[in-house]
Amino acid sequence: MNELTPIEAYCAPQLARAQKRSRRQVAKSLPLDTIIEGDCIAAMARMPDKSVDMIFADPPYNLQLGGDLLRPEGSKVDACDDEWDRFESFAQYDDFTRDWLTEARRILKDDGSIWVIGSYHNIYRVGSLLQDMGYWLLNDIVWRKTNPMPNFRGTRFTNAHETMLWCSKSEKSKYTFNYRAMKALNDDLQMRSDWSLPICSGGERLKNDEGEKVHPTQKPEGLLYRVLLASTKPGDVVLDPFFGTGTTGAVAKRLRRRWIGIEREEEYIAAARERIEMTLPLDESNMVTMAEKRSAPRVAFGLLVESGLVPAGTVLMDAKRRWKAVVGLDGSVKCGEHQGSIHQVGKLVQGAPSCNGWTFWQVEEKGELKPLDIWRQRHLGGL
Amino acid sequence: MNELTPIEAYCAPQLARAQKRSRRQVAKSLPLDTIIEGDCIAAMARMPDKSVDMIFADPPYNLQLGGDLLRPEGSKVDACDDEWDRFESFAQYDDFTRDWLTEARRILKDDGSIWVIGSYHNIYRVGSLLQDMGYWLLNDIVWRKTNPMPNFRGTRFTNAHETMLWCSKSEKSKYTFNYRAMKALNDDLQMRSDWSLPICSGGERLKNDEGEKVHPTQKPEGLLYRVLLASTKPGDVVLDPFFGTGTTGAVAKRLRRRWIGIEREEEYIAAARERIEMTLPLDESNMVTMAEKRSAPRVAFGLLVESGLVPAGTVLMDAKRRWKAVVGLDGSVKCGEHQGSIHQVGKLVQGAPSCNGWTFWQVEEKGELKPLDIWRQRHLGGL
DNA sequence: GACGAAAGTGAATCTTCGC
DNA sequence: AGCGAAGATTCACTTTCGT
Repeated sequence: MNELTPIEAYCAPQLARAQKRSRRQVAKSLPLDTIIEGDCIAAMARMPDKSVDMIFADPPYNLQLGGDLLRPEGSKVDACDDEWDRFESFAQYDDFTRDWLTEARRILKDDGSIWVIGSYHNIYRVGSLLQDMGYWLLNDIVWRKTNPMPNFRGTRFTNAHETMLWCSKSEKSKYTFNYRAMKALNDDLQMRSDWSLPICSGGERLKNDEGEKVHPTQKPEGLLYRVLLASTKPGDVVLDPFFGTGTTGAVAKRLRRRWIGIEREEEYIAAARERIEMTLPLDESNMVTMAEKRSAPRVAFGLLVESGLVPAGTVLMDAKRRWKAVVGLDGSVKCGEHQGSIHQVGKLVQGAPSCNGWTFWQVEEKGELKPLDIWRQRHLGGL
Repeated sequence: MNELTPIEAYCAPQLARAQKRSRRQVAKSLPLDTIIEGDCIAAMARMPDKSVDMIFADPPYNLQLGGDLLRPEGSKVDACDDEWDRFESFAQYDDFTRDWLTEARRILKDDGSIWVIGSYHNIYRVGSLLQDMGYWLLNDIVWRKTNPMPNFRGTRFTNAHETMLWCSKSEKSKYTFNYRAMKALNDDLQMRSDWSLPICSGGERLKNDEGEKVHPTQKPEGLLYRVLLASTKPGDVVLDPFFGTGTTGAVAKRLRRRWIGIEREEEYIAAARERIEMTLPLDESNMVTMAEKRSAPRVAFGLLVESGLVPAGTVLMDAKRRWKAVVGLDGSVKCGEHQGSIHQVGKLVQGAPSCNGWTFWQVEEKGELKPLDIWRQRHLGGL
């Protein structure tokens, strides 16, 4: 039998209600881990408000370079070359974009986030509309292709990147960003806004029986791996309204996220189903990532004094032994005329705007100075 | 007698012809090689139709900054909070942008081109408006900063790039693109749409008598060097409507292009005048400052995990099988209570001052232990 | 003067919780 | 809602200072 902490006991009744409510609302209307066949605007319209944690969208890039521009209802726009018609095309692309982003916004949770990938043909339309609609741009991420197609005619720079826009639903959203995991993935340096990754080719690229590629713009799994690891938690619901051959679904399944795909083309759907069927989720024991310190429970310094881990009378010093402070019975510390919390006193003696007492103050152990934070870790480990 | 570099040799025949043509046509109406003091919209309004060959614009970014930002050690970030970067809304910023782009379009020659640089705060507004107005997007160029400011709070990806949009006046324009010069500049490989360059600092960064930077956002000359070399011919007229401290003018003079700058702030104008005065044209100038850093992105261990080459869950051992560690989703590894990068954990388990995880950790393959470095080599080979 | 340690800095939409 | 306190957080350079 499990012991409940006071906080857990307090929350338990609400938790049960919320889970039941959540299951009731969502289970019947959210088709988890499946592909919905049809137009994404219509399909999203059938989904409940604020029900998905993250959206990854790879919409048609559109426009003048031979790619078809499709109206929301699916008919094809005739390509025209004169200026008036070009304006018409942009306007129609904008309408289409506004429509699907509106549904996406409605079904996205308030603390959810959205990614949209595109090239220079469409990404400036998308970015501008995202901002107009109240989405809050967090980063624009450059996917730097290590092996792009050259510009055969030598008329421009080799178009060697695509752009992803990452937005929270609003400025105040508490979006998910797994900072430590991203830092770990990049050899202990902050992950930057430019990512170098090869395009999808070789064994990863889906081919049909004739050896032709099934989808013209299949994205590499490495890209989605990073996107999902950065901005979702295990179990989160990820929606891809332009599912194609299901890269988002395959990586989501591998990383134990839930996924929903929407796709119109039967051929893509069939390929995606087979692909995801064959994908295995990672073993739960291998789902380890660097934990965010922010989500660890707070520990009051007084608790360590109370438990005897850092007894009253212990002498604290900063790393350079410029200041010494003594721990009081109540977890306050005293340094000369300053008295207060470890943070307060650290701040005052330095004359700094703020101070994290856990890392500022050190205790001598076997002749070595070690930050107080070590004792906090021991305390957390002992719980 | 001077030896000509390949780039100079390429440009030489055009030089004489272009300079002669340029002097004849333009000299009487355009204030060449000077700075116009005042608002750029009003100043452009006084210039004749179709009179400049290229426009480089570094408009306000509309950063929308909040309060102060402190570094971890407590010092304050010197933010770009100048009055000229404050706009009330996206709509107001769009109006401003549309207004200056309209004048720019009028005075640009039909076969001319325009560059606009920005960050995610403004570039999607600018790109969308450029397209709406009939400009034809040729490339979006990513300036990948080799030494960006970190994200001090760990809240997002490090914002490590800015974007330049390069447009011709219309789809049918015969714009200038010096393909071979760009290829020569890039070790005989096609120049890509992503450029790695350091930010402007050191001796190149203009300081006032108090040692403060004169302009908050001075661009590196290396950036303008590429822009001008790619899209103008010697003798061409280059306009910079947001001249600042005159990087465009300095590089234009060095590359023997004609230039016009428009700037409102007297302090910037004075600094720009002095700077350009001191700049020498091509032959005599010291080309060393143009050296570009072509820092090849290092291989992070996380990349091997992401790509599936060393999947999460893989067991690592040291050569004598004293320690075992397991690879996590984010490329962190875990060995007992230690978790972190391959280097960190290798260091901790040995109690050593440092450790090269690539050679310390081994993976068993066909009964044999092989150092991780082998997988790094395989990855590099596969790129 | 040479060398190493320490301080300074760059277009930045940069926290969260409880009262 | 606004406030105060707790607590989390940096990379690649250049310049300055001390020995």
